[in-house]
Amino acid sequence: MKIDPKEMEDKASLLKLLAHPIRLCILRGLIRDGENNVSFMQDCLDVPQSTLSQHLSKLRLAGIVKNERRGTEIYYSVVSGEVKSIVNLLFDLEEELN
Amino acid sequence: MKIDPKEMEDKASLLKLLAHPIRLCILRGLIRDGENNVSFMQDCLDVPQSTLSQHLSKLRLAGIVKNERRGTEIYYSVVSGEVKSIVNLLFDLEEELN
DNA sequence: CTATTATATCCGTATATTCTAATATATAGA
DNA sequence: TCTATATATTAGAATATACGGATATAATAG
Repeated sequence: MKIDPKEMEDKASLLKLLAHPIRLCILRGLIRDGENNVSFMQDCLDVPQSTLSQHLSKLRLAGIVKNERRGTEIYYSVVSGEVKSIVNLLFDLEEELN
Repeated sequence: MKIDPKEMEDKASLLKLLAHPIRLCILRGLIRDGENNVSFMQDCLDVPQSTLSQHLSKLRLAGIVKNERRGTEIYYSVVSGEVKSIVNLLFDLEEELN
């Protein structure tokens, strides 16, 4: 019930990470598909490789996604349940899954 | 189901407005209390008047909150159902209301 | 070992955001 | 009208964020 300044900071930081069109698109795709590799996202998003990689890096450092190398490619997936909930809510994914 | 760039931009902009500790705190208080006036929020948040006012202005311009003058004071409340959902989800307000 | 493909990191610049102090506006009361 | 209180707006400086090009690393094929 109480307002904990640190909790506010944390929640705001989390939202800040989601609050970018490219990152939001990455996350939405990962949640829908379960996982994706970087090349696929690159084709899908049409942004420079460096830009995409930097956004993935932010999400990874924050613990929102994890990655796993398979041979030459690296696959990303979302680990944060909280983030999944927020993104699903934002895009009404539950409804569309019917 | 499709990825609409404009929708991504819009959703990211919405999240960006929530992604600040002061604004998040404002919104959480408004959702919990129904409405609050600026002086109350100021005492509650302990930030300079100008800073608070600028954050309120952002939320107002985005249509997330509305305000209503009563005499010398101005009361704010949240009008966006989407924002209510996100903030509730973030802070698990449903559970705490038991 | 070399070449190729996939991905990450570094660096400088451009842009956006936030803050503070100062000033402006609106209302109510004496 | 003058004053006090509540709130909003403006302007500039400080800070944070995003971007793209160049370069680095990792893995695989030949």
